[in-house]
Amino acid sequence: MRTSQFPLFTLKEDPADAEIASHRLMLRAGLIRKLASGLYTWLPWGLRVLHKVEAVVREEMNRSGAVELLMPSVQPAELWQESGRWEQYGPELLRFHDRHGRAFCYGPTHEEVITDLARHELRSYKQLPVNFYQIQTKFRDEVRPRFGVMRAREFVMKDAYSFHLDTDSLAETYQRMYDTYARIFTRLGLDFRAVQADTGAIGGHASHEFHVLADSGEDAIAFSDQSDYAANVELAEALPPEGPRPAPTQPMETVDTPGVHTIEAVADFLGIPVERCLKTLVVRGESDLVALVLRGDHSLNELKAARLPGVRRPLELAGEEEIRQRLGVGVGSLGPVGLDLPVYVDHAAGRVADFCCGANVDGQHHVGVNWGRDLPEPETVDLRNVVEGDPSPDGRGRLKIVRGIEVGHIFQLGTKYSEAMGATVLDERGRAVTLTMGCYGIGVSRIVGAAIEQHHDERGIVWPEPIAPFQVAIAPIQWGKSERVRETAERLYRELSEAGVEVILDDRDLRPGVMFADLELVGIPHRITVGERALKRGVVEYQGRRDTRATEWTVDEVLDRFRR
RNA sequence: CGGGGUAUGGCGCAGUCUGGUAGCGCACCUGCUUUGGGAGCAGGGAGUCGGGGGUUCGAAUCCCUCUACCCCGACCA
Repeated sequence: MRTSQFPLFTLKEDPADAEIASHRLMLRAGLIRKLASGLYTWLPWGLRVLHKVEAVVREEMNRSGAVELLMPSVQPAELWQESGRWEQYGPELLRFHDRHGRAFCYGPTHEEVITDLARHELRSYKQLPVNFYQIQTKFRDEVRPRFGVMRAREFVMKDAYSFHLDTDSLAETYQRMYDTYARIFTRLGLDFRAVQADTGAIGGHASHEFHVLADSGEDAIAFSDQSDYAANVELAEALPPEGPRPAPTQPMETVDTPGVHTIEAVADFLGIPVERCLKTLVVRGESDLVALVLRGDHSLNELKAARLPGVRRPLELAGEEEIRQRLGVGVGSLGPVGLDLPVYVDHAAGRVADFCCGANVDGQHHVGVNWGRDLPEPETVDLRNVVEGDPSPDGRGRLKIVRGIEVGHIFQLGTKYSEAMGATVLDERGRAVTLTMGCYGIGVSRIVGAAIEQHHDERGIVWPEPIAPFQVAIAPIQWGKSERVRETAERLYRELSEAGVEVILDDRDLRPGVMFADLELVGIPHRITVGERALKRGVVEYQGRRDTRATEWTVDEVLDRFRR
């Protein structure tokens, strides 16, 4: 390709509304353009990258034995009503009607459609196991699309669905998908980690997420420094602290804390460390409100809280008004002492002695409070998010916490959809058996953003070679003036192209600085500069994207090097 | 959905408080000169100030209203 024919839409200045590196660079390098919130056009250079990611995914899926098909993105409401998700899914599901008034949705995922296919086409255990996949556009009406292609409303996903006679067969395919995903992300040149995950709205049993490690990631993942334990923080268990609780040393007293509400403010005001202040959160329960008590420096894990008996799912924090009406006190002065609500106490909070907490009277706190003396000994539960340094739940090592971008997620679904939709096959004895399912997703378009998050510098993108839009850029200097430059550049272009190298020739006749800046911004891994200065000595210059200076090679050396 | 913010040539912004009929940088077009790290000079095109309503002799500027977008929190590939 030539830049004159395959135009580069680069931007000299940063777009105002792009916050993170990948979003900024994708706009500046001319990979994408925004059409509306969460909707992006893939420009030619961006599409090349997207296609490369797809190609790797497709190759590895095929290698794993999965079979590609393509389902419609528009789906009839009936299927979703059958699975029960028409009601469950919420406003993220984009719903609409056709001209006949029939209800449809734009597919955010395809369990219903594939299960419908399976119940029609799969008749016998002899057809199992089978794993169908597609690479296709999804739409999820995200509350808050952001970070460009990382959380777009319309995005490209690879989704796969496997069907089995039993859970052993599912476990086998699940493991194969796990290994396949690891191969895919390795081949894409990404630093990633597989972690145990929550099954969320999709439902099912075992589940792993694959995260590309990046500080800008929206997820926190916890892993042990001494074992292979790794889990999404929302799932990681916080073990009860070791050792007994210290003995009380202070009497309980009540102090005035006028206008002091937040835990930090209370700790600061009373001169007590945050870890010795307990905070009381109030959530909605099935009948009454429910109180959750945590150490001041810990944060509530909403998934864990929502699993507690009597707590409403999904978790909803009670409103300020609601609390005042029920308890006669504002949220800033709540505490477990004499609290007239069901109370759950976090393990760590149950091990604090001489603590401070709200007095359930506006503007007052208790200090020197002790469990078992000033209030009943609590039965503690796991309520909080783990923090760095917590013991690993598998008992080996301590947890470290890093941020990740979720690019893949695999689930052992079980029979959630096949049962609701009546998808069965006959087994050896002619009995109808409900299909057991697995599903496996990869955020193909998100990978492009994630790769940039991990691979960029102050000059622009630094593509991992397997997904670079082009491998080699030829940068001729004085293209319009020097016949020798043109001839050499053309020869390199021709011979490299014939050798199957993806090469872009910059024939825009630009000043060198502009050309170099563009080629670095778009992140081409290898650049060959052709200029009179070097040609006089019979050489051209090679510079890798990460190199700080060029080395001189003859044209033949260049050709040898890239022809392999 | 709650909180905060923005909306002015293609992009990035100033002008808004203190109404007087729109400006800067980049990009773009033409010409000349230049050509190894985002060139210089000269000339030029392009906006009616997010939409609607109002106040006023006069509105980008004041008031009302709607919309879009961005950022921070709960969901997900």
